[in-house]
Amino acid sequence: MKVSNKKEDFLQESLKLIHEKGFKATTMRDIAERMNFDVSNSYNYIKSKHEILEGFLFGTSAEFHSAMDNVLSSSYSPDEKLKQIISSHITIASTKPFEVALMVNEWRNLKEPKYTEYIKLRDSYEEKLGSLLLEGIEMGVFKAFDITIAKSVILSSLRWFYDSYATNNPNINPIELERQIVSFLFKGFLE
Amino acid sequence: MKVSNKKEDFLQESLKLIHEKGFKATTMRDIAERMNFDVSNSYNYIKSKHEILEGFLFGTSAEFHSAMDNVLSSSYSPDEKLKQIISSHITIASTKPFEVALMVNEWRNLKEPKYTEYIKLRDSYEEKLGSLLLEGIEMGVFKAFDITIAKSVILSSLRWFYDSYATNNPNINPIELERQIVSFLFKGFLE
DNA sequence: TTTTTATATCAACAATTGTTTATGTTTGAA
DNA sequence: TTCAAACATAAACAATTGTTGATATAAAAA
Repeated sequence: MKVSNKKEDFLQESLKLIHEKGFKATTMRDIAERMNFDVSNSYNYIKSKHEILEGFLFGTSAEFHSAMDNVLSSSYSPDEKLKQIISSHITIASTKPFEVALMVNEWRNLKEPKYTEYIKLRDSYEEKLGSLLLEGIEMGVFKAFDITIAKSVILSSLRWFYDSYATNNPNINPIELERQIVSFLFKGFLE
Repeated sequence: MKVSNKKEDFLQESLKLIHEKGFKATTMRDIAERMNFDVSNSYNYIKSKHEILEGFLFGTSAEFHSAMDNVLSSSYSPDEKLKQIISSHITIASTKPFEVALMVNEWRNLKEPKYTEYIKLRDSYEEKLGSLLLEGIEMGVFKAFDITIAKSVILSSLRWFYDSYATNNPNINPIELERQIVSFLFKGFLE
């Protein structure tokens, strides 16, 4: 069993650099410099620059989908399911903040056909959440809000805290974060 | 009084192109092609490519600050002030969706010292909101939540709907949008 | 030992980029 | 009519980019 893998090192360093400077602004020479070898050597580990981005985006997307699917196929009630989804968002963002940062900021840099493929995954994820909200509304657990607006509000409420884990700031306690966000979304902040 | 201004046309076309392709992916030749003139002619209207981005970002930022300052210095109660802030976000996003899109997606492309300057404006805006939340909590109008988390949840809840106005989609009715978002944030969506 | 496999460098490529310089034309005001 | 401002092009620049090919060495497997 390997203790360290040079390709994995290369990808992790790429990930951090792309997070710091953005995908377009990060050059292959930048990455190679951090790895202390020549640019050309990078191509012993990857086929192209875009392959790096695609790997992370589709990999992390699959994690989100997997978590969502597990929750939806459980026997929890809609509000409990929503709690679970919030929880899995926080778990993924706190353990893989750089990967999530790429999902939030760099997906526009995908090239066709990967771009369209990725959009479809995103839409599919949103639809899954939409179906849960609809179910909750029909069961009288959630208020009868516009599904599209509700979906967007919930997802954007979950799209910011990766940053706290990507920086060296004093991290937000994930447990407390979950408690507060659930409370916010469920009951609002009016006293 | 001028009916049409060529520089303004140039900037608007730049704005749309940057929104479509991203700042880095948009070349000066792309913009010139849309204007049906040569690249070099662009430099009769602007000093540099970055000047375009800076103009829109700082201009729209000033609008947000202005709206925020007017609200804060009014005699409304904290919850009414928050409603006003939400309202002004929707107004700006629905009338200037491309400018807001640039604020959301392209601020990372600013160069120093504009970059740091912009971050300061952003932080200052967040602090203004934070002070309002604190005031509301102390007055017992808002629940005693973590200010940092509350700030982030509120602002990210307001950071998605520009997209509906930037595309040709059937637009979301701004009045109804405001009603739903206020209801969400104030009372949550648990029945 | 022999032979892959992993790791590395050097040199060069074709294309693209933002920007400048020099120069020309059109237009509207004086 | 004169003249300056606005509007336009052609040509070139220096730098940067992702990627390839040829080649070399070190490590691991056979």
